[in-house]
Amino acid sequence: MQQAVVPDEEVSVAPLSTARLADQAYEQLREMIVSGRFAMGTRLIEVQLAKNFGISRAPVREAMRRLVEDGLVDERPRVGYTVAEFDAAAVIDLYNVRLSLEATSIRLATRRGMATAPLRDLIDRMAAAARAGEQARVSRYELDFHAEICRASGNALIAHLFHTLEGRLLMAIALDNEGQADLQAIATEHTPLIAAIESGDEQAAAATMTGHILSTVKPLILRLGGDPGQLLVPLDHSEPA
Amino acid sequence: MQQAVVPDEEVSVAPLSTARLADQAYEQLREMIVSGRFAMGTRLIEVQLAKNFGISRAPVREAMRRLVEDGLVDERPRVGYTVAEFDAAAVIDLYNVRLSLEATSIRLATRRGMATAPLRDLIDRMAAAARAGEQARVSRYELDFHAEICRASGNALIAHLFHTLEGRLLMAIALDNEGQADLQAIATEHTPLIAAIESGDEQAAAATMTGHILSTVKPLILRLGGDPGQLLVPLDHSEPA
DNA sequence: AGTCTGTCGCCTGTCGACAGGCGACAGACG
DNA sequence: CGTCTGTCGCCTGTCGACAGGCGACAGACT
Repeated sequence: MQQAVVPDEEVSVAPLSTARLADQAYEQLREMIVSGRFAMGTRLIEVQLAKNFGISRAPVREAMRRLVEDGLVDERPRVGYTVAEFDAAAVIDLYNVRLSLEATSIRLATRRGMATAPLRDLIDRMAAAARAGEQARVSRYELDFHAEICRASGNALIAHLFHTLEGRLLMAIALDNEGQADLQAIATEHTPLIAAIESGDEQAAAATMTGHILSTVKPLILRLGGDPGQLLVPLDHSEPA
Repeated sequence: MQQAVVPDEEVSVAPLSTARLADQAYEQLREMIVSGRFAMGTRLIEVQLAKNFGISRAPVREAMRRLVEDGLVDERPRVGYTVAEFDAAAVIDLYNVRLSLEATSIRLATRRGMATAPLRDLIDRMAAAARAGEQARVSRYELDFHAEICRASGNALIAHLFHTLEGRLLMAIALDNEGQADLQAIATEHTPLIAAIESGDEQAAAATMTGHILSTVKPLILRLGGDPGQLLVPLDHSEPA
């Protein structure tokens, strides 16, 4: 017979899934879309999805609303929903926003002297996933890395917006899935960011960040037939050392 | 008897309101919130709102979802919705995001050589509204001015994000409603932006924009008891000429 | 053959009703 | 008197059903 432990002190308990059907539907649909299980342009029909999930249309509808907001689903009123299309131009738009947001994000985090231990931990996980060849896990940890900096910036709005962009970022990365296999490099490329944050030099940290982002997205845009010259570098560091 | 005109060529017809109840509820609630008709922290109860609007809960619910996304309403799952709280810290967060997004926005618009005629028109409207002392209209045209630049940037994501931020911006401005009455100045302050765009110098345009935004928000933050030193200036132009 | 028009079916938009969780209040106990 | 516990009411989360708009197809007309 197992003995229940009843501590006197408060104990932080896992959030134990909100269990809202709408949340679950959102998570699952999001996963299906960014993993490429639904081809771009595929029609998403509320009734079908509801039947597949074994739930009613209401929570599905709410999930769709959020996916539209995330840019993963296109909506035509009175007509229906389709999986969003994604091309080189969209990637450029996305990364121009990302460049400017993350430059600000790391500047704030650096200014506040954020703790870098969680970042080191994420790099370790990235490296481990890379050794295992699990690209999806590498991508997720990489986004977690950047999200952690956003959180540490102390700017809740930036953190929220980055979360909103994560879906689009995953789709952009997925566009490239048969592309590069240099997973190891991804992990190592994040180390300079930690050093930059610890240096306390905001401008340098921002330059490191923009250089890092540019180096990962330029090849992608080239492979998609886009023009990397349309990428905008915040700050005056057009070419990071 | 009026004769119907049936042109051979395609004619762009006004979108004639989508007439979705959810859209109307969203617009009305948004207006009520940003105009300060609901005090911050006020509970918003779906059933009551639905009854007041004379509609069912479904469209109200969808409107609430969007307001939450816009940051105008806070949600606590299984508990309810409240009108979002807004303080100096929130304004600083908001404007740090705005500074970085709009710097990028005007750089892109300048690079593409956007037409400035619509901007001049909006300045005229601003001035007219200012003469009439209608602060709300001034604010709206001002946001339209910036939104127009976002659209002209050619980056659909920036335009979308700016639209998302507009509600928060209106709330921030509303915080200050008993404050400054220098409405005329608002209109004239926008003229240098047009010149900067026409100059074709991206960096200069961005610097003008950040300077413009800073000059409007710094007094507001001071009045709210915040520290303007927490504002981040993109690019290296800490102090615009 | 091409174009216009009328019809049909599918899917969204909306509705009212039920179930369940959370907070508030009141009562019991130390 | 303070704290804990049980109860109650309100509001959200979810459900199934109906109405109406939009697109696709087929037929008629030029």
